[in-house]
Amino acid sequence: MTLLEFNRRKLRGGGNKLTPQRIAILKAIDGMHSQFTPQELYRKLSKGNPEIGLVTIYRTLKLLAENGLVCLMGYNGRSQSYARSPEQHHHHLVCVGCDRVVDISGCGLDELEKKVARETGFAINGHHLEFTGRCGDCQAVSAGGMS
Amino acid sequence: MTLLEFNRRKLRGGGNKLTPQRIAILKAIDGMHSQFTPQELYRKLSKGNPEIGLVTIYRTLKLLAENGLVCLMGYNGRSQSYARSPEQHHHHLVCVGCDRVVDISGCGLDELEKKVARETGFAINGHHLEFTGRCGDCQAVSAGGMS
DNA sequence: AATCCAATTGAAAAGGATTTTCAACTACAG
DNA sequence: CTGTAGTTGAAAATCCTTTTCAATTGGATT
Repeated sequence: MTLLEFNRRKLRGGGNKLTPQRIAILKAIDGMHSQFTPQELYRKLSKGNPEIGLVTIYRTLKLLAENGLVCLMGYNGRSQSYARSPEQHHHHLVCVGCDRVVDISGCGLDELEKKVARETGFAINGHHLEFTGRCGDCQAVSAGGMS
Repeated sequence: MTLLEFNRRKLRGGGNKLTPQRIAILKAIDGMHSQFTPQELYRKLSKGNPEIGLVTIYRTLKLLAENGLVCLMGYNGRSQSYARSPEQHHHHLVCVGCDRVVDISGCGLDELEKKVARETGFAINGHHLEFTGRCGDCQAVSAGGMS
């Protein structure tokens, strides 16, 4: 899916090429279920694919983010962190135990947004919402005691 | 207010000292109405107070953030940005025109939070919400044409 | 299939931000 | 007033990220 999606966008937009490095990166991201930093992705990719430079990871993530294929989530300690992203407006639910990221669609923020606009005089054009908590698995681990 | 607040916390918690540098930083932050980076604060402080090192700014902001006196807002381009923070749970409304930060109290997110918890099985323990838009002043400027 | 050009790549260097180190200094409790 | 733990600032050390640049390559065009 992701590969196809990329292809489609590539054809539409600028003349981006589908290189082996980019394919490897896209595949790796497809297998990600939590947020990740460029460095983490690099480590993961270096195992099976010694021919990808860290610079390329940075560049590709930037490109993918510009095309909406990944989300720049913010900063994880010192470095940027990204997550896969669906096509539409959505929010994130991040597990503090395992860093897993779950997408939440359909946000009920319209009313709140209107209220805030009315009270502050702002012309609101966007919002960012993120929930944090422990996912089912991590709750189970906590409950069951230590390993 | 802020100074007293700091004093109070200092007495409570760890043995933090109230140095001239910290007082100057607290005063400067009190005068801030938008978010700021450590570097910006440094520049501002360097004018009247040549005796404050950038390192101290970093250290103090970190300390203040740990004590809830400022909020680490995220990253502004390449660097951390902070904002003053009130005592209670709140959210931010950031103006994309002038970077002004307005606090929003009373968030109506409880219901949404419950719904998300129900649907995902997460034990939600927090959230972060931020609106962006143009404040009244910036709307006026845009509407009135260029200067 | 051969050619060509713009996009891409990776290594090294550059650029920044932030933190650490460490000796000198100082707030403040006793 | 004194002692001490906390603080400071300069420089060095770390990291993360971007830029530079020559070499390579995808893929559109012959």
